[in-house]
Formats: sequence, C-alpha cells, structure tokens
Amino acid sequence: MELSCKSEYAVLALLELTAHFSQGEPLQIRQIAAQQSIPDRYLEQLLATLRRGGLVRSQRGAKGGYFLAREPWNITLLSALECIEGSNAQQANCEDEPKTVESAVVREIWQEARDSAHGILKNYTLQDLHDLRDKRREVNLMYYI
Amino acid sequence: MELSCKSEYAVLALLELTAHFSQGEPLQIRQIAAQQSIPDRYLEQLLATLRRGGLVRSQRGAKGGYFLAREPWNITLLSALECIEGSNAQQANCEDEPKTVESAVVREIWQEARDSAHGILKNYTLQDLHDLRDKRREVNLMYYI
DNA sequence: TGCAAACCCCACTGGGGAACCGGGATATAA
DNA sequence: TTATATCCCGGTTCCCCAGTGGGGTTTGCA
Repeated sequence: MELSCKSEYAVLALLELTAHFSQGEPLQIRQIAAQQSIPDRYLEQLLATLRRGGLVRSQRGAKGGYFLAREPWNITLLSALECIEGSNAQQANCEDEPKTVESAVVREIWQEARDSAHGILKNYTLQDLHDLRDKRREVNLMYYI
Repeated sequence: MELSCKSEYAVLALLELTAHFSQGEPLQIRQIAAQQSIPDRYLEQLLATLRRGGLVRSQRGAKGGYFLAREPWNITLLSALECIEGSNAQQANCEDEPKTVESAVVREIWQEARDSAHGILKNYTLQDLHDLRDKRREVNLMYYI
C-alpha cells in the first residue's frame, strides 16, 4: 500500500463525486480538478483507472462526466486504493517463493503489518470520509467566528 | 513503509547476525549472502546503510566482517525498516501542506493506517524473529520424520 | 447537419528508487 | 608484505510516479 500522491488524488476525486451523489448529474474532470487542485490531465488517467476498476461510471459527450458506480457507503478506502495502485507487479526479484525459513518468517510479519493497515482502510467508506469532512468544516467555522 | 525486497534482504542479514551474536567473531558479507541467497554486492550497500544507521558495527581488513551493534532483543523490525528505507522524501508534489479540508482528512486516515502497521512492526525484535525461526525449524523437522 | 463539450486512448518526458555490477582505495591479520 | 576483507564511487537497467500533449470518438444541442 503506497499512500502516495496518486492515491490521495483518487480519493479526493471520489469524495467530490460523493458530495454530488444525490444529484443525478455527472461531475466533469475540470470541476473536480479545480476543486481539489489536481492537474486535470493527470486526474483523467486516474479516473480512467477507477472506471476500469468499476468504482465510477462515465458518460461521454457534451454534458458528460463521472458518477460513483455504487453508493458511497458501499465503497471502502481499501477498494479504492487497491484499484488505483493496481498490480504493482513487484518490479524484479524477491521471488514469490521464499527460499529460506527466515524468509518465510519475515514475510509472515510483513503480511501481518499489511493486514493491519488494510483493516484500518477497510473500515472507512467514502461516506465516512464525507461525514468527517463535514465535521471538520464545522470546527473550522467555529474557529473563524 | 515499503516491505520491499530491499527491506527483506536487510532483515535477513540482521537475522544472520543475530544467530551469530553470542560468538564474538564477525560475519562476512559473502557468508550472509550465501546463506540467504542475496547478491553480495547489493547486500554490501544495505549493510553500509545499516552501519550508518547504527544498527550494525563493522570490522575492516582480513578476518573482518559485521556484528550487531546492540543486543538482538533491543532492535525492533520498525527501527530496521526505518533505517533501510531512510527518508523516502515523497518524490514530488503532494505538497506538505494539505490544500483542502478533504485533503487533510484523507491524510489523517493515511497516518492512522501507517501507525497501525508501525505498531505491528514495533512489537517484533530481531530476537523474536530468531525464535520464530527456531520454532518453524522444529515444525519442519516433524514433517520430515 | 455541424459544432463544441466532454470523455477516450496513446505516447512521451523527467525524476527517482530498486536492484544490481564493477573497480579501485583502504584497513588489518597473518 | 600479502591476502582478505570492508569502504566508496560510479554506472546500468528497469519500472513507477507525476505530469503534458496530441489526436480520436461520443454526445447534446442549435
């Protein structure tokens, strides 16, 4: 799990789509990009990946754009990240088969640590994040008054 | 946290040093590399990083090699990984300052997931891994009898 | 029908890390 | 002094990230 800039962009885009979920109309790349300060040509690629992963739908042509493919409370952060980070294809050796007992033990711990992070990510849906954002907004307002 | 091939190599090397910890004599790169099937020239670099990070000591010249710098029960997996993965310096933008409320919320979850994995990694010392390996060896022996 | 808005697809760059390989300098035990 | 090790510097190949650019296709609307 990378938790990189790329992943953050993708989640931010999904959150914008979440905010417009009730409206039946699509959101355009440009608007999402402007709202979240993401380079639009780059965001386009990320949305394409999310579409191929079945997380968003798109409508082509004039007045087109993107929708969430499912309800925001049915999309976890984990599924978004797995989609966007796709198969990171382990760029070389570190062969699939551990060669020594030590190697096997180390990889079990690796897996345990990954599972732990995945557990956190699995417990947050887009709706949860959206709600957290609302709470945060209220707090910010209180400070400014 | 990468949990990559590089990190695995480093931990395997540390485990070899752990096994020889009671002996006062150093272990050479060649021997570690042979035991764990790690390219020796690559392992050399990793051990240099571990030395600069204060996890291992080295003795130069003939009959030289590497020792653990501390007792194996005082070295956690987390400290090994932080040393070997260094400051991964976030290769570009994704600027340090979140620009939107959404961005801040997302990064908090990111951090929560990272902390969760770190918690696991912090709870294992080299000695723990060494003991796990011994147990695994026993189990393997049972299968072969 | 034609135009413009939007997505779609391919390709390319520049930077950086992973995973190596190789050569030569340096320290040290024998 | 010599063999044996680490140390240090550099280069190579590959892949991913982050971003840019061009051209193609679909669609709503006048």
